Amino acid sequence: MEKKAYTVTAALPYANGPLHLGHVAGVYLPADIFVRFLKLNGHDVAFICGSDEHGAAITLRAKKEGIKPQEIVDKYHQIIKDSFETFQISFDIFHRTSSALHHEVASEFFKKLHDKDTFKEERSLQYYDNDYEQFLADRYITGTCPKCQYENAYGDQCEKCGADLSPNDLINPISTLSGKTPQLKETAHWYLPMNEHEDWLREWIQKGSIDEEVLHDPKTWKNQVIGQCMSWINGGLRARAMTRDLDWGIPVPLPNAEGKVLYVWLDAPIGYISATQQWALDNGKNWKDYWCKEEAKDRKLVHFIGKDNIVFHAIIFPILLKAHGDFILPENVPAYEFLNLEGDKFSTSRNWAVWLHEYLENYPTKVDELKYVLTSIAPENKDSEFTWLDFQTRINSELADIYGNFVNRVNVLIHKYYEGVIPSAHELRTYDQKVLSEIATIPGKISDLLYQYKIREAQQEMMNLARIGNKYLADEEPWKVIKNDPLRVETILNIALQITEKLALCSRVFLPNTAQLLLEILGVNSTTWDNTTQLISSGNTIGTPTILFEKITDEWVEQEKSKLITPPITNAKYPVMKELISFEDFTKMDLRIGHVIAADKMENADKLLVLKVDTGIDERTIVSGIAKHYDTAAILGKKVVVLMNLAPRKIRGVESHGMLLMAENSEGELSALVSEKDFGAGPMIS
RNA sequence: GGCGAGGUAGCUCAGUUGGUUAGAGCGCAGGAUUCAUAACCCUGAGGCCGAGAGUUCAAAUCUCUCUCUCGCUACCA
Repeated sequence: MEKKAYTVTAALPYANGPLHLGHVAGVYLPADIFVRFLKLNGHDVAFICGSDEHGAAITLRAKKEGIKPQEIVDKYHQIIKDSFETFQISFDIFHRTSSALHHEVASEFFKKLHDKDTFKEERSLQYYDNDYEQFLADRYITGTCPKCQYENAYGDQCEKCGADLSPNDLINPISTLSGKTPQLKETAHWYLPMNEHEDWLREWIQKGSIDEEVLHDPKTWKNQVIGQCMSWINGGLRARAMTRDLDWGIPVPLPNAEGKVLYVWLDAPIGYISATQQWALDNGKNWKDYWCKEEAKDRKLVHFIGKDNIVFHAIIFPILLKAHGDFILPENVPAYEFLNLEGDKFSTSRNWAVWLHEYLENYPTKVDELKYVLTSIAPENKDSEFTWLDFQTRINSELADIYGNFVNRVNVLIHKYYEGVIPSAHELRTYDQKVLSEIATIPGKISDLLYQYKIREAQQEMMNLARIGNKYLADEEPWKVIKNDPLRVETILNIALQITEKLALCSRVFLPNTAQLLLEILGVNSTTWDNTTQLISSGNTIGTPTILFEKITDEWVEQEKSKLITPPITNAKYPVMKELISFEDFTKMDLRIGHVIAADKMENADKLLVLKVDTGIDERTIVSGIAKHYDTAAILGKKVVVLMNLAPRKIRGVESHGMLLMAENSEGELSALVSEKDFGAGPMIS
């Protein structure tokens, strides 16, 4: 029986920070379990991953820390790679997008698409930094957010109000390179006209076919994935720029494209392909067997991802693959939801996280324990939550009490009665046969579930083996029977060992270390998933009993929780001081006390208030992005600090003349600056 | 603001095409037991299935409105 071959990818982690448990639970662990299972079950699988090392966020960070992007990327690539290895995620290769091979592959890919007229070149005006002689990527421009007046909004997004911006929206744009005002200059970029692909995408997403050729069953895709894709398609796809002005990344392989690189979202998924090529080179394989239509016709391509990059894997990358022409399309894109931590979102910037590499450093022997917990709470259909208390409970009262304890009691009994020699089974009773046939169905159940990406339930089935075992012992009571029917006890314990054996075999997917240890104790070896015959043989001696899982103490839980409650003090709480300015610069600002005499909510806006302010010299309208923090009643009547001579700006159709000054804490809360003494409206501030 | 996905026992989650008293694990209470990591086994209590309205003989399941959470996105379905 020929089994389908698979190419499985896991989302490339971005190399500007270490991995936390959210990443692991929502992508890498499910993918690893799936792949371990496929390999045991006789499928030919390539499991591909690597670090994503380009993009503006890395260059910005490098600049901030005064080092080269390559240094950042090298550092985190190593940390991530090491923690995957220690955590035993079984990638066939963990590659990187800054490698020479990837540059070559991605350039070729882009060139081929360009030759096939997949892209449209468009000219537009973009900000250019004269001092540094380069066009500025969105994130290299800061300025005042037109929506909330936040002064350090980036060209692509305001981090305070969350608004997505384009650089031309910013008031008073500043280049982060030179600190000067950039100039608009004409430039060219290559766009992917996604709208031209709507028809086949619609059929492909909804029916799983292209030109009526069936490629996959859409029923096996998650609601969230299909829903979001259809939302995009029905909304009308727009052209998206596939190139960026940046000096870090893969240079656009065309003439007259100096200073331009491939958009990181074009570059990264090609990383799956280049990584496969590297792996093929290292292992004497032909990479085309894993990706190309001709050679990999019946192979299934599966992308494990988090829900935040559904559209890239289910729309944009498939468009690129199809446009290129040589490649197969994904058979499924299992997207996982997010894991929360102790009631809050994981956050790298707030350091609200459990870092994988730190966990592994502190508890190097507790790999399977963490895998068990994360699998139990894998965010398959909705966001789920990790707490240390839950971690403790799951390990203590499930892994240790049910699984570990069962294995231990069987071992102890066999050593006690037979000095570790496996006894033979004699006459089987109905109950024995019932138990044996029940455990025989479990590998099949697990495999059905795993093919549907239901890893939580699959792991539950593994645990059921231990439950069946515990119940079997309780029902048969060998410690009583031994007194008057020793022969019967041999049968009972033989069957108990068969249950243990099944448990060990099924554990290979979820708890690889434990499984290996257990199989060694049993003296059993198997390279296939489902064994119809038993592997233990009577007469052999099993290893000495060991405690498989120690209990997690309350102190552990307290210690880990306290690490979260008092995050390490970093100076990253507030941004570093801005560049020095002269006194003349300061005096350019016209600041006065204004009296808020009217306040209304802006319609169709979450964050905007339309204020009427008496400034002593006039009454003016100011649109202020403070509605999240001040309702109209709270701001009305306040004497506030007003920046008077800010260039007027239309915000949602209302012209705003100036802005209110606000203090903002690290949580993003706003507090209006008010005059301590009531001088009325109008006093100048200096 | 728009779109998508969620809101089910104290906790973490299942609930197939609408159909008998809504499920599991953990936690909790009571009982039984001692081979075992105070473990295991049995029994039980606990849910107006986010709120409201509608369709239907029948709705956690379909429709509408509202609300909260997460994600995507932004003068736009």
